[in-house]
Amino acid sequence: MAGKATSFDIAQLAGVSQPTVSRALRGSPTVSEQTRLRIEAIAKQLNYKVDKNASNLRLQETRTLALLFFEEPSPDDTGINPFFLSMLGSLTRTCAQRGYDLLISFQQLSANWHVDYEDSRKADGIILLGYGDYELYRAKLEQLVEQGTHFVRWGFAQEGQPGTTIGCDNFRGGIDAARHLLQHGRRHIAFLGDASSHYPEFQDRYRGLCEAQGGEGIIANPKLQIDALNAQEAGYAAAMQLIDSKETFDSIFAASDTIAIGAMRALRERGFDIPADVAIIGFDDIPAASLTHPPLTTIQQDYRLAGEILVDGVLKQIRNEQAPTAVLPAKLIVRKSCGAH
Amino acid sequence: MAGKATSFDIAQLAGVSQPTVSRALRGSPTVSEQTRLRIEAIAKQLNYKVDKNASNLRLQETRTLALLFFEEPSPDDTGINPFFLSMLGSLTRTCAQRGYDLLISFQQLSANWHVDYEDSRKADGIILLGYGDYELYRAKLEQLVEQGTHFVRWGFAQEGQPGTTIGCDNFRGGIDAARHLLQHGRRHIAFLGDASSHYPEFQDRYRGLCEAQGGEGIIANPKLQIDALNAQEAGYAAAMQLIDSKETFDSIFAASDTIAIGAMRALRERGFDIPADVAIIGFDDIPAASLTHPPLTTIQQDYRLAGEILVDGVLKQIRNEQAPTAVLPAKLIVRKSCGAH
DNA sequence: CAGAAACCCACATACGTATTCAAAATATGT
DNA sequence: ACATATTTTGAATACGTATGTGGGTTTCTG
Repeated sequence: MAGKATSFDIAQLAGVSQPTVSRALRGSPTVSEQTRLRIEAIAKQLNYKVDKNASNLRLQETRTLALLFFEEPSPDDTGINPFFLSMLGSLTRTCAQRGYDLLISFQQLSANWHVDYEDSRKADGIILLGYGDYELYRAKLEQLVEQGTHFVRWGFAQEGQPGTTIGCDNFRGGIDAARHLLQHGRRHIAFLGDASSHYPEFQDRYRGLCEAQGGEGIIANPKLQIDALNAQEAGYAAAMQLIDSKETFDSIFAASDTIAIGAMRALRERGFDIPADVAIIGFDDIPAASLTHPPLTTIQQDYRLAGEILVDGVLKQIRNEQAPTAVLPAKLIVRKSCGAH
Repeated sequence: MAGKATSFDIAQLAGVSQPTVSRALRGSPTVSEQTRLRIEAIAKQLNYKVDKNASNLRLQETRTLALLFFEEPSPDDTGINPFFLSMLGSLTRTCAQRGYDLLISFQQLSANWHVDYEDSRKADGIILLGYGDYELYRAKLEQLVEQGTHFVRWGFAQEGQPGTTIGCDNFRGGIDAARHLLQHGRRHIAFLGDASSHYPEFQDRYRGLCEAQGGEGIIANPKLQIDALNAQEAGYAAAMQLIDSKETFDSIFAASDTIAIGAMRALRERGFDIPADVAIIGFDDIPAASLTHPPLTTIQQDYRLAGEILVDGVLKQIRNEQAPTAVLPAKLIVRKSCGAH
């Protein structure tokens, strides 16, 4: 037999018509038990697999989700945020459980991905992952909504946003992080991370910090907030800038673990003891957080749950159900970088 | 207009036939400049995208590669080997550069993935990634070859294997690791990692160790080889077993960084100083290796190059070219866990 | 100005599957 | 035995694209 077997080949061997083969293999009750078994046997013997392209074309669905992954600054693969990699694992598994394939694609936020995947029928829905300038994002999200694309975004969640967004409670997480530092006697908390509205996640974490400080009657010193994108190098540079500023600080709240790890390196180089001189807390709980010296206290995002909710959210949209924007809890993970125990 | 635009819709608006639209958009020279521009304008305006399913069906190709990812023991996502995650980044990018999509799927080695992806025409070729019992593997690889499936495997590379395999030079890497330890005066080198033929990568690394020791007239003590799968917990347990065995050892060659990290934890708990009491070297150079305390000296596998070669290997097969089995160099990365400097 | 060449384009068709509709085969009831 | 209900199958068709083939028009050449 030349090439792969088709349903026609099976039909011929079974002495039935092609439609009967199709029906038999999809388990239609209108085909008799006897012929179904015969057809199944032949299909198995020929190693027959339904041609997904033909099937998708006919059914007008792909049973595939597309994962679009954004990275803002560095186009090299060293910089993939470990938290997103963890999420990727969860997404993949959830998709598999739900019987969907996952198409993965790295994108520049600036590219015109927003018209690509579902329109070209490569996928039934889209999951968007990645930090990035929200202003750049917003217009494209609106276009997606307008086009009726099924999509769910991970990130900053807020009422009135276009589409469905799943995010963690960054504000609450910020409060918890700050309280932990405050409880250990720190009063001069620096924040490393962009606090502009372009990075709403980081901004919310910072707002949580300010809120918690306010509860203790502390007014946040704006000079202790230093912009940093989500990368070790940025954390290192920001910490250096902080040290050189000569402002008084006894602790650091890093907007992400990656930033925290870079900052720890800077602190160590400048001879600060962690946590005696400077306590530090991160955000995300990436796998590496438990390996730093000292192990990094941080705020954990539940990537496992997040992955499930994201996938199920898109699937709901595909079934034309509502998929509400949701906020997941964040959880303090106490290790040793803040002087606990 | 109901639903997505098709080439017929464009044809009607442009006052031409559907085939002309198809040809125009594919840049066929048989369609006049003038009409091509007209068609392109309309297509853009309607946000038209070629339906991939229909296109694939017609062309009998998908321009998609499938990445099958195996994990042997733990079916939870905490255990994804960071090295493979790095590789994933490289694979994704290379695919994108080559104009291919990447379908990703986690599999159990035992499942019957070997008849699924290309047969169902979800992908033009397959990349296999993951450690695992090679014996389980082999039969399925042979079946893939027999079916004429286009695939490339990452792992243990050796002549006479079914299909194309890309791997790093584990033997050479093992020698380099051992020499580094020997050069720093270590004479009792323990090896943590399964050295059975079921895990040929680890076995080769162990063989390299023995070879290097032989060059110095040292006969390897088999009691210093302790089985460990590729996980932190396994590394921890193996190191504990080593310590409790009361055998003399002054250094550890861990078959992977993950194992090394687990072993370092065990050593620290039992009060060993690294590297003064015990030097330790890993394998892979995962991102976390530079974060351990002390930073882990290790053997680097070039995941970036590996990803490119894997993708290009499959693409060659798809074009019916030879894709030779290849061995990539491994590189010693000196940090501080062996007492260098 | 006739004939040839060059250029555009439309018609028909194939890719492999899934479903609608109608027909054939079988079973059921009187 | 005949009509009717029921089960099982086949013929026709659509999904949207890409391409081989041939027809019509224009331009060029002698």
